[in-house]
Amino acid sequence: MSRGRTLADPATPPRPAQSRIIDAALELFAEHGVGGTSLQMIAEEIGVTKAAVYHQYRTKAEIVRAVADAELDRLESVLDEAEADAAGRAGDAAAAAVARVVDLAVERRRQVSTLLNDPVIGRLYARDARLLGVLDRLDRLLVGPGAGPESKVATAMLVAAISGAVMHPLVAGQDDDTLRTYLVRIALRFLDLPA
Amino acid sequence: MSRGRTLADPATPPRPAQSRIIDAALELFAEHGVGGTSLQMIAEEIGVTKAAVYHQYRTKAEIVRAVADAELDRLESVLDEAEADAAGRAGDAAAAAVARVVDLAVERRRQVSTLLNDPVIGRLYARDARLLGVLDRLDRLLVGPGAGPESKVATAMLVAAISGAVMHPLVAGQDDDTLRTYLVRIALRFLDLPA
DNA sequence: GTCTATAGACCGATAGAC
DNA sequence: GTCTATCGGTCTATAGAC
Repeated sequence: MSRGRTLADPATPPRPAQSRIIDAALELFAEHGVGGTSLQMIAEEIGVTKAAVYHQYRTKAEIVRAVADAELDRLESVLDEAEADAAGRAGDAAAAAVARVVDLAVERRRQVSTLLNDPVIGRLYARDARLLGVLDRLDRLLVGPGAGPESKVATAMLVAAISGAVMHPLVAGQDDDTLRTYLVRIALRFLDLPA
Repeated sequence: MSRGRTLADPATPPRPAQSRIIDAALELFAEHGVGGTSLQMIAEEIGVTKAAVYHQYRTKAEIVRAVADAELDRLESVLDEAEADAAGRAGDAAAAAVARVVDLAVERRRQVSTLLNDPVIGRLYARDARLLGVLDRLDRLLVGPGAGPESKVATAMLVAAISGAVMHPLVAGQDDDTLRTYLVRIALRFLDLPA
């Protein structure tokens, strides 16, 4: 068995090129929108040429997919953590989920909201099974076994409220800690949970 | 005094060309984002050539400004109406404002949310005095004299929730009346007001 | 106020050398 | 995996006729 650089080697990430591309793309999508971001801009951001980017992704649409999928991965990880947090204590699952989702949104203020509301990505994911599955899972975490069609709308609104508020001009001046505290408190009140 | 077509003649609007441009642009911005919308698309939407559009607005940036300003006009009018509605009865101002803002958002589902969250427009208006003034006014209408940093976060969440929900796939199937009713109920819960 | 025509830059995407 | 070079097409914006 060879000892050199392999796919499983943790010291050297398997695909630095691809993750550098999606990191740069995410930043630029958030700044200029998907439609306003060119492959040229992405390539320049990471210091290579367009052709090098095309070596990793065959089309711009594939890059958009990869960026959005990576963000979905983050949301799924956060839900995993929330479930682990509240393992066994059913009542705490909702509070843990709220705290984790708020953390994620505040930590990534600049990227999250624009990405979530971009019309290109919106159309791409409106009927995406994985996104709908993650939202369902969040819905069950928040309202427990009583989840139904109405609570799904409320969950969608809460997600929109949190992700939209972190970039809103009204809260532009707030530091992260203060914003986190307010968001969690208001979200819990919205869900009729004890603060 | 001549009796023909004048600027004040209500039968023939003074500048149909400009309003047709911003109407078309608003629709296309909402569908493809600002960066994904070209002057060619706007011109085709209203059945003229690019040059005709450039005769009205010298740059694309001017069109973006005009579209966003027109939307701000709408929000200001709605706040005017809400204040008139609740004149003298201080407690009703918030409920009137919620109802009016929800009406505006539902009536213009397709346009409002994307426009509000577009990164290009966001950066253009993040520090715009008029926008911040309108949002502060909304904040005071909603929470009265107790407005502070936390209520601003709540107001931001409410605006984001309403504008995000009206375009959300989970809500896309709802008819306008049902959506209005549900949004008002949820909004009042956000604000801790009696339904 | 609308048109045709065009300039010059940039777009997404590909070919082929190293 | 990165490069140079290039394709055909679209972009913003302008010039000038009607």
